Amino acid sequence: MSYTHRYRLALDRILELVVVLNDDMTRSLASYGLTVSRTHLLWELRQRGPTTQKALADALQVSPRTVTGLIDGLVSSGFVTREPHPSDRRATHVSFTEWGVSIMVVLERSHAEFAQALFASMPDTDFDCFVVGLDQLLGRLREHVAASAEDA
Amino acid sequence: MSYTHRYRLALDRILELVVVLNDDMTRSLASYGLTVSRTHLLWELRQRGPTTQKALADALQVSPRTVTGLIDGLVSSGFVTREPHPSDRRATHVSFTEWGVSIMVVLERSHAEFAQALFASMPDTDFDCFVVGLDQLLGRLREHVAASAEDA
DNA sequence: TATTGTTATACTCTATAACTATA
DNA sequence: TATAGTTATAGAGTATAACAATA
Repeated sequence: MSYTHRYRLALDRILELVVVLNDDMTRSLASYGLTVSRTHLLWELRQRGPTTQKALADALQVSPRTVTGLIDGLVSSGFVTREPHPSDRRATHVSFTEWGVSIMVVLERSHAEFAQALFASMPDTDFDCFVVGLDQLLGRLREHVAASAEDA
Repeated sequence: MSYTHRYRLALDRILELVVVLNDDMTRSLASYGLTVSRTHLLWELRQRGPTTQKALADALQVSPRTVTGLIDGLVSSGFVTREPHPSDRRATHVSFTEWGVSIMVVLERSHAEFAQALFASMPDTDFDCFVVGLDQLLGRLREHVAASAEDA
């Protein structure tokens, strides 16, 4: 079998991985009352600490309007709060509730356990080599995205 | 650095791959007037040949109502047609238009070129080893999904 | 009675544009 | 004049439930 053909099969398997991984995350997060998009926002908030909606919109590369919707949902479900920004009265200060922090801790733990479940049974040499390939792949993909962005 | 830690980093990189790949596909398909979901449907239709909406709903693991919406879009944009089913008057026969087929040919070619761009620069031994890891990963992931499904 | 696909309704994510309050 | 966030509006994907036509 030619490498050209094997490249295509490998890409197909990666796309399958994307689908299965996405479904699994969606289902698993739903059990916490979360969606993938809202969890991305929580993740950013976790990295930065309390911040403005504008900063979150930039970080997630999404419109300010979209952040309004995501935060609306997260406030209703009790993960975060909106408070007046201490120094800029136009802006909103978004912070975790105690409940929100406790869920993030659970998610981080379950993330680590998931990684363990996926890789722990893999022989070390296979894992090392897989990571090398993965890094190369991400590099090529970024080049590809950059090249397509130039065309547009 | 512990393997436990390295597993987490590898998972993070895979999740990053998922995001970048999804964005790239979304952007690239948009230039053909397609979305990811509609393209999944076209892909299934390509594998099976003309078929019913029910069959497509089962294949995509999505509700019949969702297929109605996807086909509505694909009919408006001229990729497929709805015709009476030859033997079952309840059902709809979904087929490609000529235009739809011609776009599928272009997409298949661009898919193969994409695979080439991602992998061709990788040394053969790295590629082979990456594929081994990828297969193991998909296997573990499927086990994980099956196990979570049992809980629910 | 069961199946196919639709209408009705609702929720989420996404966007742009117009607007308010503030800087 | 520029910025932060909202309301208004719209399109896409998803779901369930009720219903029509047909099997």
